[in-house]
Amino acid sequence: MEYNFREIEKKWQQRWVAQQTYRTTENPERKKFYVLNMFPYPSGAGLHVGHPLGYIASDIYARYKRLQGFNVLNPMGYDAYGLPAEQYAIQTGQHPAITTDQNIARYREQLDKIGFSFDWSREVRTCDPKYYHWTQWAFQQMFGSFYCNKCQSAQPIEKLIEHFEKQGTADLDAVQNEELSFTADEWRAKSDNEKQQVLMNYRIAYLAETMVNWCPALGTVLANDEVVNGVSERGGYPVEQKRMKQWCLRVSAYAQRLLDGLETIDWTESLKETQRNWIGRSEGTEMQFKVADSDIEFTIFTTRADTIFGVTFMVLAPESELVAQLTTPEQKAAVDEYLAYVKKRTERDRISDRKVTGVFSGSYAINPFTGDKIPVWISEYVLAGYGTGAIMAVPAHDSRDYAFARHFNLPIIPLIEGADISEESFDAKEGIVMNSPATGKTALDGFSLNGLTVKEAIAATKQFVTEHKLGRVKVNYRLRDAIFSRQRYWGEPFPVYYKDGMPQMVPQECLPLELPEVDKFLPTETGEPPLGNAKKWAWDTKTNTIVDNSLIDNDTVFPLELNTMPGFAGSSAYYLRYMDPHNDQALISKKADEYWQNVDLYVGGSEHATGHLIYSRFWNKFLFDLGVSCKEEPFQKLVNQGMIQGRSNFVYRIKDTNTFVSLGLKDQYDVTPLHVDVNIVSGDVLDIEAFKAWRPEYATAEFILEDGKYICGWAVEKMSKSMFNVVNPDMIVEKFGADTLRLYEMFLGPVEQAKPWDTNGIDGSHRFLKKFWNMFWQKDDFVVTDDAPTPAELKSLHKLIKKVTEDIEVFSYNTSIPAFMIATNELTQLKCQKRAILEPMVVLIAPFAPHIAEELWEKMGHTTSVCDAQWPTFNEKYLVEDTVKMMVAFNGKTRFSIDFPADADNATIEAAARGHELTPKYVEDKQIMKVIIVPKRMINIVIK
RNA sequence: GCCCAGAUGGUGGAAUUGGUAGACACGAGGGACUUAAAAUCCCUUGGCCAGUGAUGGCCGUACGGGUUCGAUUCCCGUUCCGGGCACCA
Repeated sequence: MEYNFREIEKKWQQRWVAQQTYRTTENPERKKFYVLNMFPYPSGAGLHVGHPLGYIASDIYARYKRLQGFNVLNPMGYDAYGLPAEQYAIQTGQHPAITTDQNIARYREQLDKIGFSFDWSREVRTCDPKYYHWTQWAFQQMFGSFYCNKCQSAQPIEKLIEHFEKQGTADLDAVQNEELSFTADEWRAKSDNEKQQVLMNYRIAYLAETMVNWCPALGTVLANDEVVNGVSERGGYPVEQKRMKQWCLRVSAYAQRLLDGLETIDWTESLKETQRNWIGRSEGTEMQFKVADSDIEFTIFTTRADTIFGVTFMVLAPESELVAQLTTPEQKAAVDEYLAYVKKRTERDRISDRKVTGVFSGSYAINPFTGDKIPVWISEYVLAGYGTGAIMAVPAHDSRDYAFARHFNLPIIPLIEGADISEESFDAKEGIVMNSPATGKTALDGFSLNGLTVKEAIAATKQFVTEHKLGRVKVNYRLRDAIFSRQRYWGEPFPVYYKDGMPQMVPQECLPLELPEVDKFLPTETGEPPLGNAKKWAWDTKTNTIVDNSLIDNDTVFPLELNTMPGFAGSSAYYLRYMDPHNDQALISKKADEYWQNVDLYVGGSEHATGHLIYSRFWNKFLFDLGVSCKEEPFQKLVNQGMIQGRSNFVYRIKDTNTFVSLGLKDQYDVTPLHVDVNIVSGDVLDIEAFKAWRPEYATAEFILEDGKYICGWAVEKMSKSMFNVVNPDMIVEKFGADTLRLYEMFLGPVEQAKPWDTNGIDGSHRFLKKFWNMFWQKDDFVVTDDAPTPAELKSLHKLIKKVTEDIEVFSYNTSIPAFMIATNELTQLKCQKRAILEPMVVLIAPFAPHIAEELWEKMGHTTSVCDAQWPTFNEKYLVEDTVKMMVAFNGKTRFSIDFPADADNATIEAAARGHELTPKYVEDKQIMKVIIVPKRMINIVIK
């Protein structure tokens, strides 16, 4: 009987929908398992074969867990806000919602063909008001919270107000933008507006004037993870630094918890490392330096407090407020000129061209340990955003300071015994300290580091600094607060209106605040974000409704926020929403949260390491502090599926002709390689007729063939339209079936590894499924008998159960598929058509190839879905061998093998070896030194 | 520059974590069936050498060392490819 995959797959896909096979409900009786894929952005190009890789891998796991008796949640949805739909809208005027809906419909159609076990009743879309209701809600909660360092959690802002009313800022340990100091009386004396401004300094979602990454080409600001090498991640446009008032999220408050949490989750080491780098914890010392002949004092941050005796100059970041204070009248002209130069330089200039630049401020600082006067310089190599924006320069032991000192001829004092600093600085934190202080000099309180190791010196200095109140020990993080405003249309609107210039929250019960209609998706003529084009975008505080802008009176009707939220807003808590997607009273009910807890297995690309995966961990920790999420980490285990690259094909055109030469002969001509659509190439052989039809300019093409064929060249490249190497899963499904596609994608290699797609190999997977199908048939009759299985058959089956079970647990599907092939071949040869063997086989293959499994399961007389079957367990007793093949090696050199009874003990085997029973010709007169027996594997006889 | 991961046939990749390297699949070559094609099935397929032959020998997991009876696997050094961070003091 022919394996008619088209009919089978269609039938079961329809039946799964009709019978709601994959609908999941909370069931306290059963253990839960939550499998999640990073939801896709539905782009206009549709899915290519690379996209489903992770979905297939997680689907196999989800189905496997279900067969093991778990109540599995395996949802899917769409990250529907995004730039492409908005840019398409700008070009065509078509509303992004329409484009997005169309793209989603197309995605859904493609996904449905692959046979996933998604519970579509839980689908979410980030652009759906019912969904972004809770994105807006979370934002308001962040606005209404501050971060308490003492209790290490977010707390309601009301607690902070209470604290201010009782004791002002005294005894306050909260994360803040700048350190404020006032008494309770002073607080009470403040106006409402002033109080609001003070609170803004502490809120977790706060409005602040900060340096932002401004991308003029995109007309919006970008978060740090959206800027790569000084250009925008999307589009590669230049990015400049600009001071703007923006909403920010106080992610940095969670830096330590984000770091600590990594220890509790099961992610790859490299991904954790990436996040550690991004968080960038560094432990050091903040020290105060006085400015000579002035009352001014400033603070620097250093991880090398031990090098204090080697400081020969100080450096300020050009953007630092100290620059204005410390510049002397004589130096003002030079400094202004330098600042103008720095301002001209974009982020990209700084990265590509690292020349040494700087200017002397005219002021001197006093080394607190020695009283020495040290010149204060200004240079762009010091960053305003990190530490305090000011450093102490130790040219002998920091390569940047070294370059600077050499360039401007500043002194260099070596501090490590024996370190050669004639060519470069000695940056390593090792060696014995000297010159601290230098001979003949004395330091404050006779402090000396001479003779200590660097580690000891760092500790000693920290202690001294703390005791003498010269500064304090400080931990710095590279992780910055996230800029949360975007000057775009297609994003979540902020539920915020402005009264007297201060932001006010739209009442919680009025959420969601729906995105308004606009006639143009571009920024306004006055440079306001696209929402500035909306005519009805004002908040009436009397009626609590959105009203026409013309009614704004700044008394009861106020303008609404014009920015929208960034892409990561909607994707930061979607995994929680899947647990309870239709709840309109809360983001998630307590009951659903407590049942589903967090994601057990999360599958997605590693490109989100410093974006989504940081933000959603932060977001979840915040919700954890609020008591909304019961788990501090959202994703317990994370698997990064590798990208599937394209395999491009090339044809070689002889220069200035329309003649194409085959790969093997191309070196004889002067040729230009051109990409050719991989869909008209099969096994690297070009379909010449299809090629002529492909492009009008090729209609008259001529060919120089080898062996009557045109052979194309190939290369592995990113899968993209412009390389003509996109392979569409629909085409594969049409030609081979979804089960073949699923099997082949897994067979291609380890899920985590990047690998090129090569359609050529797919025949093997398809052939296997045919063989599997044929095991159940004799001609046109379906034959499954109730005969008792033989030991050989049982062995084949149990070997397979063992292998597949172990493989799935560790995501090693690529090695399970050969096991299926081997077992199928063995059983076909044994002509086994016994239910006791074939039934478990069908269950085993169900996660991989669900359609064929369902069909066979039904044919075997079952009335329920194979999804509700039970995963077979293997029995070791069928795997035990009667005899064990032992390899015999002499001095490690393998010679032959001998069968021993399986229960032979090592003493018996060794006796056989020593008794020269193992072919004496290799031993003869030589003496046996040692016999090493590797259990059930090898006898190594060491001879003289 | 720093950190992380990796390198195995013509190709994708296996190898029970120290025990017969190259499973399985693709591709290639040969054969069977067929008027023919498709489909299906069988054999060969890391390199070199010897033999009519079954077969036997040597080399071989990027390169050079080391530990071990035995190394793709562990250690040290080198080269190359990929990823992350990058004037972060």
